[in-house]
Amino acid sequence: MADRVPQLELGNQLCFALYAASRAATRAYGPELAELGLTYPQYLAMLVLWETSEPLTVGDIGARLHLDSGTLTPLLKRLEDLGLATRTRDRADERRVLVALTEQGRELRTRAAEVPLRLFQRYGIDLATARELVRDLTRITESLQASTRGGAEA
Amino acid sequence: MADRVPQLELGNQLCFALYAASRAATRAYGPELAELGLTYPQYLAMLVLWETSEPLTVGDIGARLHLDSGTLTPLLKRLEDLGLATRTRDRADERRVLVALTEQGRELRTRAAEVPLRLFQRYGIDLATARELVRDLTRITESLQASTRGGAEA
DNA sequence: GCCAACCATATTGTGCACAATCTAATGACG
DNA sequence: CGTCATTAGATTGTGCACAATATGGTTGGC
Repeated sequence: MADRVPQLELGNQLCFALYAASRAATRAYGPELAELGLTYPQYLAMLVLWETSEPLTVGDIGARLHLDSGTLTPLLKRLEDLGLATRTRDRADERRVLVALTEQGRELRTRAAEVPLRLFQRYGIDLATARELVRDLTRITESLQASTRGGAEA
Repeated sequence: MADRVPQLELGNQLCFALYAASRAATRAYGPELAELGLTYPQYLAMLVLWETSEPLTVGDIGARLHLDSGTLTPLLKRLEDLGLATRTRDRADERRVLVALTEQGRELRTRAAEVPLRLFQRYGIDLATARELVRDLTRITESLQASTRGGAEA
């Protein structure tokens, strides 16, 4: 009964390879980040904030991480509860919410700086391959986004 | 204030490239799969079932997708509600639940067979690159899993 | 000045992921 | 035959993702 349909086999699917690798990476980060009191998506938001240490709007962070307000609003509230960030309405444009690091949030960067290196060693690949992968994956992400936004014109 | 810490920059992080690409792929599959009445993880479970069209235990499917019962139990119940699969206790070992395709579930494979090809065109990469990526990503997944299971021996 | 688009964020609801815990069944062993 | 560690799933609780919608703020056209 198992007539083979090669393009449907799990092992051939790029989407599954991406899905499995992404989840494996998130899981691998888990315990490291738990020591900092962060989840993986929270860590990503902190990465964005650490890059400028200037206040950013929810939209700025979302654009960088490809996440919408439905995901970010509760996540950022948790960062606020943790004392790592503040959320304040922009007085100049009351539609916006400005997210800024607290002193505690800034200080966490020192401890976080060690995490990526420890994780890199677990990937089991060399630096050149990693760089190449980042390049290819970024291209795929952009290509998929362009074709998804573009819609399904016949 | 933004002293650069290169290993913390989003654009350098393989984990983020994976995370963003995986989500972009899932989003790109979304509308295609919605026409079949499936979500992306449900589609993955169907892929596993289509490969053998023999009854599989929840554990079998979980091993293949790297998912645990906490994720699969409700997902498989939804497939059952959709009339695509059945869930029955194994009479030989009452701890197990056997998941089998219904006739409707088997039939869905024909329509699903067209989806991966349409998606591949959106990745914007050639077949050789895709194969190489699948190989590298699978290796990373295995390496991360081995080092995660292995635990944190100093 | 008013209002109709538009914009940024928040809210709601569904469906994953995954850790932790629970329940029930199995099978090894005394 | 009992008991007890092991195993397979289910359940519970937290935290994403994301679609759809709601809310409030801004702005350009008139």
